[in-house]
Amino acid sequence: MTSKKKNITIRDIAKLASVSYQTVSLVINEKPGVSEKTRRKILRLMEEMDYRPNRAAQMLTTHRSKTLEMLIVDVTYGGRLADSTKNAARAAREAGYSLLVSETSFAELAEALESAEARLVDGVIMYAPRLRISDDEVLRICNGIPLVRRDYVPNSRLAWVGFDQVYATRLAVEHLIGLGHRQIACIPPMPELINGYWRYNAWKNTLLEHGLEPGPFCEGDYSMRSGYEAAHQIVASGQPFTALVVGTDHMAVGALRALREHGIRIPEDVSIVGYDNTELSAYTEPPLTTIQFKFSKQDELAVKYLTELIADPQIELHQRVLLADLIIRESTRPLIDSPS
Amino acid sequence: MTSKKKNITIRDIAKLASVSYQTVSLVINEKPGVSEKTRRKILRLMEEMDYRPNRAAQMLTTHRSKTLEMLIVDVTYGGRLADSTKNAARAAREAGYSLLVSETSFAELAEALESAEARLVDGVIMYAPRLRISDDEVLRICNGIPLVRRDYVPNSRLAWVGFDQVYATRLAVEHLIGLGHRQIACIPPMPELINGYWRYNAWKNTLLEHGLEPGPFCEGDYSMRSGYEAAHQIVASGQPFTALVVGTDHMAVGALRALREHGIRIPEDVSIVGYDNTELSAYTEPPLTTIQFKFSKQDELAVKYLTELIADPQIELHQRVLLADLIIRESTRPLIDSPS
DNA sequence: GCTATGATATTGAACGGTCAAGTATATTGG
DNA sequence: CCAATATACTTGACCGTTCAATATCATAGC
Repeated sequence: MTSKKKNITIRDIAKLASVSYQTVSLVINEKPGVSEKTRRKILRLMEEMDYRPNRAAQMLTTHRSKTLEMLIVDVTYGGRLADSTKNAARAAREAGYSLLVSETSFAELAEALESAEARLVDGVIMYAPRLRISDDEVLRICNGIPLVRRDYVPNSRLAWVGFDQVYATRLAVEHLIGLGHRQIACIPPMPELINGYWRYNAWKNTLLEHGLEPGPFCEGDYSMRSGYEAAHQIVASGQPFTALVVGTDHMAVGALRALREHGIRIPEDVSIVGYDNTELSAYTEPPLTTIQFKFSKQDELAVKYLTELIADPQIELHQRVLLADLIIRESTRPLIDSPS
Repeated sequence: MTSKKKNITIRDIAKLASVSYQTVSLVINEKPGVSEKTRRKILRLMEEMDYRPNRAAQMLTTHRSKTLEMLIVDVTYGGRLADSTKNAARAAREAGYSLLVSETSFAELAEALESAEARLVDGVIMYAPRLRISDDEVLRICNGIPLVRRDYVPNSRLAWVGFDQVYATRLAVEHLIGLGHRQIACIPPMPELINGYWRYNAWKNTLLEHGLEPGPFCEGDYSMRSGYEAAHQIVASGQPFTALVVGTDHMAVGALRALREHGIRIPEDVSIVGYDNTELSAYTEPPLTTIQFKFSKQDELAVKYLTELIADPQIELHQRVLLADLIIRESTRPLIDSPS
C-alpha cells in the first residue's frame, strides 16, 4: 500500500488546483501575487493531500536549510551540559529552525565547521568552555557561517552570550567580605576552563581591591572528587581561612565532605559559597549559598542572537552578557571573631 | 573575495579530470566501474579543490539525509537527560550520521514525526519516558521511518533499548532482604513515568515473592523535593520500615534530609538504596548504595540499533535489554534486631 | 577474422523545489 | 480610446546530485 507511495509534489497540488506550480510555490512561501480565493483553495488542497514541501529541494535552490547546529567542543565533564541541547532545540523550533547537535574536539574543529557548511547549516552555536582561539582564527575556519558562542569569552569581539564571571565572582566574594570574612580561600575550576580562569582572577582581584590578601586556593575540574581533593589540599596547606569560594556546587559537595572529615564545621568554622544553584545546592548539609546562573536563558538567548544574525548578517557583532544572582542559604554566616 | 565563491560541483571536478560527471559520482559513492588510475586522479582533484558534495542535492535524489533525529517527548525533569544528546551525537557521527535534536509533547508527537519525514530524517530515536502508546499507533504515525525507543517499554514489541527495571529493582530489594530487612518502604517515581510504574510493581512483587508484606510507599517525580516530601509522608504514615528503596539518587538526597529531620539515622535505623549511581551518590552522607545504569551505553546502543535498522529495514524488530548493577556503599547495612 | 564479453566511461532524464522573466487580463488616467 | 499600470498567473531554466540506459573499447574465444 504505502510502499507505492508516490510523493506528492508542488506540481500535483498545482494540477488539482488547476494553476501552475509557481502559484503553489508563492502560496507556500507566503509571497504576494496570488488572489485570496486561489490561495485558500491551494492551502485547502495542501491540507487535504497532507502535502509537505521537500526540504532537500528547497535547500538545493535556496542554499539554506533552516537548521542550526550546536557544536560542543571539548566538553568532558557532563554535568554542566545538562539540558542545553534540549533548551536550544526548543528555542530553535520556536524560531522555525531545527537543531543539529554535534560533538567535537579542538583538533577537529575546522573539519566540524566544514562539514557544517557542507550540510548547509544556517548558523552555529558553539559551546566550547575551554576553547582559546583568536577571533581571526574563528573567522577563518567558520567559512562565513554565522556563529555565536554560548560562553563567556571576554577577550573575543565576536558574537557570544555568556554570564559575566567577574561579576558573579564579585557577588560571591563581596558577600563573604560583607559578612566580615577576611581570609577567603578558593577552589576555582582549572584555568584551562575559561570560566575557571576568570573566576580565579576575579576572586583574587576582588580581595586585593578590598585590601585583603588572597587566601589559599587549589583548582578543581568540576567533579565532586576534585572539590574533595582540593579542599583537603587547602586544609593541608596550613593557611588559615574562614570562608571558601567553590567554583561549582558539585565541587562544593566534595569540599563539604573533605572539610567535615577535618572536623571543620560549616558554617560555624568556615562559610562556603558555590556556583550554579543546582537543585542539589538546596539539599546539601547545610544548604549552600550559591551563585545562580540561568542557563536556560543563556541557551535561548544564544539561539535568538544567532537567528538575528542569520536574518541580517550585517548587524555589528556584539556580546550579550548575563548577570548572575546570589542565592543565600545556610552555608555562609557572619564571621564571629574568636575570643583569642 | 569569498563572496563570489561559486560552489564547485561534481561537474567542475569532472571537467578538470576530463571525465564525465557520472564518473566522479561513482568515485564519491565508492562504487565500482572506475579504473584505479582515474579514481586516484579524481580523489586528488577533489582534495585539491576541497570539494564537498552538496548534501541537499544528494538528499533530493536519494531521499535520504544521513541524519538521525532524537525526539525528546515530555521530558520535564532535566537532570536525567544529561548527556544523552551528546552521547548520541557522538555515536551518530561515528556511524556516519548527523544528529538532529528536537523536543515535543505527546499532543504534538504525530506532527513532530511528520516534520521528521519532511526533513528526510533517516531514523528516529525516541526518548519518551512517559509515553504510553500502542505499537499500532506508533507505526501509524511514524510513516515508515525507522524508530527506536530509548526507553524500557516491556509492553512494546517494537524496537527499544532500555534497562530492565524489574531486574534493577529486584537487585535493590533482594540486596536489602539479604541484609535481613523485612519491612521495606519505597519512593518510586510516579507511575506516569514508565520506569516508575515498573519499579513500583517490581518492588511490590519482589517482596511478595519473598513472602514479605510491602512496606509504606509514596511516589516522587524525580526531584529532590519530591523525595523529601515523600519520605516525610512515609514516616508520617506511622508504618514501620527498616529499609527504603528510593527511585533515584536525587530523590534519595531529599529523603536523606527528611529522615534526618525525623532523627532517623542512616544506615543505623534505616537502610537506603538509590538508583542511577550519579556522581552525587558517592558524596551523600552516608554514601548511597545504588543501582547503576550505564546510560551512555544505552544511548550508543540505541543509535547502533537504529543504524542497523536503517541499513536493513527487514530485520525483525526486537528489544535490547540492558542490565543494571548494584553498587554497595554505606547507606545499607545488615538489620540488627532490636532487643525487644 | 568476427562476435561475445566485461570493464570503463558517457549521456539524458529525473528529483522537487525556487527564481527571473514573461503573458494575459482587468483597471486606471489623460 | 489608447497607453500605462497593476494584478494574477505561467513558463523555462536551474540548483547539484543519482540512476538507468547506452556507448566505447580492449580482450578473449572460436
